Amino acid sequence: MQRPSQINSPGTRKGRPVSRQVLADHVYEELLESLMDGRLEPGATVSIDGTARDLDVSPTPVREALARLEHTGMVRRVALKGYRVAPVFTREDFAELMEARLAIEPVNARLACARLTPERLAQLEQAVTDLKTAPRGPSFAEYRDYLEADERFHRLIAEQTGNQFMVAAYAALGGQVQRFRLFGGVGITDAENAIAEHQAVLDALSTGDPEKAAAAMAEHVRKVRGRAIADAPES
Amino acid sequence: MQRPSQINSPGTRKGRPVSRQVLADHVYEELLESLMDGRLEPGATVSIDGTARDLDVSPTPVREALARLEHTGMVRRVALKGYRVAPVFTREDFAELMEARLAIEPVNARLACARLTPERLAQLEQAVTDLKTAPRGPSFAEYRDYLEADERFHRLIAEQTGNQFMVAAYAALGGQVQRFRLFGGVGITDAENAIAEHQAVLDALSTGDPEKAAAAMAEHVRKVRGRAIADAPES
DNA sequence: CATGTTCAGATCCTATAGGGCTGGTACGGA
DNA sequence: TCCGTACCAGCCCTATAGGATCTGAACATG
Repeated sequence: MQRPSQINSPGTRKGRPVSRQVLADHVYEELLESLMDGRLEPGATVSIDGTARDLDVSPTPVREALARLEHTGMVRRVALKGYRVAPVFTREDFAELMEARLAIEPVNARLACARLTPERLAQLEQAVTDLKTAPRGPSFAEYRDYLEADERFHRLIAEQTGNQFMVAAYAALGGQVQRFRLFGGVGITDAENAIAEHQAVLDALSTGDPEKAAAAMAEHVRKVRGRAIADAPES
Repeated sequence: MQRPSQINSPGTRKGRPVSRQVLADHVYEELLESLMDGRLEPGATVSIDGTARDLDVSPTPVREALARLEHTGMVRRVALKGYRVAPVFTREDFAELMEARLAIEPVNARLACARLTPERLAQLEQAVTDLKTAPRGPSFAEYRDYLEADERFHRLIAEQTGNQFMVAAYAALGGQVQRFRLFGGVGITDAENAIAEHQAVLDALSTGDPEKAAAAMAEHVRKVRGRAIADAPES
C-alpha cells in the first residue's frame, strides 16, 4: 500500500492530475503492447503472478486486465490453468477474417458515406496522409505507425456509420489487434498498393455515392486478401 | 478461505467433480441472469463490494466478472466510479441493431447454407421446434425459453458458418444478451409471425440454395424490425 | 434562513496472505 | 538401471485489510 500516492504526481494543486490512472488500465495497455510487438509469442503462457511481478503490481489488477483482454481474442483462458497467448493465424484464419471483413466493411463504407461531414472527411484524409508518410523500414517496429494509420482509417469509417453495433462488430474482428499480429512474421510488401486503394476508398466516399464507396471498400478488402495469400508462408 | 472445500461436493472419489468451478464464472452468470431478468434495472449502479456481499464472495471475483461483462455492453464502467447497468434501448438503438443484423445475419445464412450437414440441420430443426412449443405466458420469466430458443437458432446459424469472426461479430451484436433486455418492458406480441419466419429460413436452408437462405433471413430481420417499431413505446 | 464544515459510511482500488492443485525433480528401493 | 514416492516451487484463485476519494447528512456559523 505504498504506490497510490506515487501515481498522481503530487504538486498539481487541484482538479484531477489530468486523469487518475487505474492500474488495471495500465496493465491492459502494457500487455496489449507486448502482444502486438510480438514480445509475447503465440502459444506462450501469460502467468498472472509473473506479469504482476514484471510490472511491479499485485495480481489483482492483472487479473482484471486479462479478463478484458480475453474478450478481444488475443489471449485465451483455461479455467484453472491460466491464460495463453492465442495461437498464430493460419491461412484459414486469414481467409475467414477477410470473408468477415468483406461482409462488414463495405456496409460500413456505405453507411458512413451517407452521413459524411467535412470534419469527418478531414479525419479520413489525415489517416491516408499518415499512411503515405509513415516510415516503412525493414523491422516490425518501424511499421507501427503505418499499421496504426491503416487501422485508424478503417475504424474511423466504422465509427462514422454512427451505428454502435457496426462499430462493435468491426471491433470484434480484432481490427485494432489481429492485423498487427497477422503480419508479425510475414512482413508487409503491399504498402504501395494498399495506399492507392485507401485513396480510392476515400475518393469514392468524397463523391457521396454510397454504392461507389461500398464497392471501393469491397475491392480493397479483396485485393488485400489476394496479395496476402499470394505471399503467405506455408504455415 | 473456507469455501473452496465446499465447492466440490466431496464424495466423488476421483476424476474432477465434473468441473471445478471458478467463482468468477459463477458471479458472471449470476449477474447476467440478474441483468436479463430485469432485476438490475438500466441505469442502476452495480457496486462491486455490494454484489460481493450479496453473493457472499469477495470482491476479487466480482471485479473479474464485471470486467468481462463490460465487453458485452451490458454494463458500463467509469474509471474510478464503478459500474452501471447500460441504459435502456431507445428506438434509435433498436434501428441500429437491426441495421447491423441486416448486414451480418443474411451473410451468415448464406455461408451456413453452403456447409450444412444433416446433423446441423437437425439442431436448427430442434430450435424451431422449441420455439413452437415454448410457453408464452404473460410474465417475462415465461418467455425465457422462447427467447432462448430464438437466440439459439440465430447463434447456431452463425456458428455453422464455420467462420470464427462471423461468430464474433454476431456475438458483438449482443445476440445472447441485448435481445432479452430489449423486450424486457415491451412484451412480445409477434411470436406467431416470428415462428413462421424462422420456419421459412429453415426451409430455405434445407433447399441448399444460399441465396434463398440469405433472402429469407433478410426478410425475417426486416419484419422483426417492422413489427417492433410498430408497437414500440415512445421512449 | 442560507451557507460552509465536519464526519461517517460507502465505494473503488490495490496489496498481501494463504489454500489447493500441478508439474517437475531428487531420492530411495527393487 | 528403472520406477515409485516424497518434496518443493510455481501457479491459480479467493479472502481480507487498508488507503484514497466521494457522498450525504448532521451540525455550526454568519
